[in-house]
Amino acid sequence: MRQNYVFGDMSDQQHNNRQPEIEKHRDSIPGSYTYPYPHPAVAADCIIFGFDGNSLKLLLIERGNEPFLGYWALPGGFLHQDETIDECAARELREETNLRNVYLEQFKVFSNPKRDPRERVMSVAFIALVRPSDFNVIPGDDAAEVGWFDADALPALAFDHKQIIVEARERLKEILHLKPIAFNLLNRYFSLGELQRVYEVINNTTYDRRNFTRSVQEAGIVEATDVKPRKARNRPPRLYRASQRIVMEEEVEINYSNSSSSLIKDRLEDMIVSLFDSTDDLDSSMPEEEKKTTRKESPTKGLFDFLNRFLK
Amino acid sequence: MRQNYVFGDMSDQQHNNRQPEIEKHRDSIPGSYTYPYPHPAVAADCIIFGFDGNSLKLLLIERGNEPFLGYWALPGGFLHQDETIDECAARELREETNLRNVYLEQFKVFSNPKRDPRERVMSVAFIALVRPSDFNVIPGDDAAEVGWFDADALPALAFDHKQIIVEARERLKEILHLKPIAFNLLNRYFSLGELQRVYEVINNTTYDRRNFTRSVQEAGIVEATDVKPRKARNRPPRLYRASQRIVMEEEVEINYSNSSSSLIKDRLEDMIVSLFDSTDDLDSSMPEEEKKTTRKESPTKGLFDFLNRFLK
DNA sequence: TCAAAAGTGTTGGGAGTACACCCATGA
DNA sequence: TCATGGGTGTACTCCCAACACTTTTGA
Repeated sequence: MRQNYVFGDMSDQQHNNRQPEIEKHRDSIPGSYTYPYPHPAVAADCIIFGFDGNSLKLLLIERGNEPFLGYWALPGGFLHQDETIDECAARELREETNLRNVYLEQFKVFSNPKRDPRERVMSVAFIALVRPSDFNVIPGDDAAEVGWFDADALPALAFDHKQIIVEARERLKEILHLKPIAFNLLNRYFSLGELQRVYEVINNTTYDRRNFTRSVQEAGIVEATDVKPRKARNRPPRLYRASQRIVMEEEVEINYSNSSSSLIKDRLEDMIVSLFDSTDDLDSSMPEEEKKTTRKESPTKGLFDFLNRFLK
Repeated sequence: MRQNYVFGDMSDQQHNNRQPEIEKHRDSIPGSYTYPYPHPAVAADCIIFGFDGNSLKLLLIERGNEPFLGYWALPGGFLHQDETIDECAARELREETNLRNVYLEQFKVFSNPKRDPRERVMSVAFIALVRPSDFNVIPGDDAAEVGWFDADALPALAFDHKQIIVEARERLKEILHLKPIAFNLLNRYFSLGELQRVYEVINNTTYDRRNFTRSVQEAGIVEATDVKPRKARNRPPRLYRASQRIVMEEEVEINYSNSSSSLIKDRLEDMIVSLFDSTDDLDSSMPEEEKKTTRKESPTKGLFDFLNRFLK
């Protein structure tokens, strides 16, 4: 008893396809690939977190194809034949949003057989952390519209992406207690106030400024610098950078054919000194409703205990 | 330009196949499944941790097929069409080792295109925690030989399973600092000494007994019981159980057609009272080399700080 | 001169460490 | 009776939370 199952209508193999199909699979020849047992399609989706100084932001892409046409979705796309899923996530990030050198970490597999109405698509979700200097996102080949949304005020989402985001935020909080990753939401040079706000937003609490400052400095995860901040309308803060001993690899290594732009970007970022200079054009169309969630002040105790483990 | 790629020699679609091929895919019809783009095969592999009172153990299966015939491997198998990857892991665990009701958690995707010489196989790795009362593992349909190995003295492993295990042990340590899961390596009723040893082995350190006891009790994660331990050759300890408020769901819900045996097993486990009664037949053929890794005593401070977050 | 954020030190209390002796059991 | 692990209390230390005023800048 033999049967043939052929999936014909998969022209939108990329989630957000506005280009001819052939463009989407430069490395693989469209044709027919046959297996004795059913195989799922596998995609990588990125939950891209940003921080604008006040609240957590998410980068989403508007879908230009059915299903879920017009809905917003996580950037992502299908696994190629010769790459790991981590490389796939980094590549899709680059292709759809022009982001590179971002912190990227595997997070969870979503594999409900019915999560994509077209055929079975398994999604490997990644958490990505983006610096304010990266906020000038240029929509890539595959992307229709790109937008930053307040993580607490998301639009209608495609597929099961709402659920994925909820779990990603939980996981982000976890990671913050395991690794010094908060820096990846800040520019190279940042003030302690900015760092504190990242911790406050993710952990949904507040900290005493003096105690937080002391905790951070005694933990030895920051180094003071002489970099001068841009003119602000109040007393300019001293700028710090992440201590060298805790800097983590920030990107899955891929041989980009044209990685020069990445280098240029790095130089540029060094010149953008904190205070979220580049966030001005961040989509802040969200109503500025004061979300007084009455967060209680928390002890800073234990905030950096993980360092003992992390530093071996 | 159309091409056909057909993978013919995949009779060992299960990693450990000693049964006719048809047996392995009861739910899917062998035939030919065709897609316009290449899809990887997807498998779930389980890193099954046990604890025998002294050291961390791993459950492995001896391969009965090429490639890697005779090597030991992680239990696992291919994803079926109508199940999530989590259900797949639970099913494979049951089919290959007869284990059910074990703590099971997704951990990481391993997707090197060359990790399986036959065709591209992506592995979703799961961490499983097994109670001593589960140590009487009955090899299931698919398994050739099943064996417990000291986590520090593993045999030659198939595929990239060595690497997977290394990362799993790191992740296990992490999880221990995020959730109260140590209980899943102990029977329902356990002494505080046993609990302490689990923490010591996973964190590779030692704790002051009095301080550890106090930390655990003040954290409110255990409840004293009146259950009497089996006769030991020294003063019998008081037995505790995990406090109800921290008991986590321990199994991916699946509609087992014959789940009655699972219930019987639960009842049985209630009668086996701690002190690792059932570990006598655990494969302890490992040379009892005293691994005096000279672990230093650690403070218990912060061991249970995660509870604040965990309990919302 | 006012508003808004940055910078800075001390003290009291409580949590956590260090530590030693007795108990219960089986051999 | 001996060896082995279980059970228990306290004092002292140090870390952490709590807390307020001054400084710098732009408007």
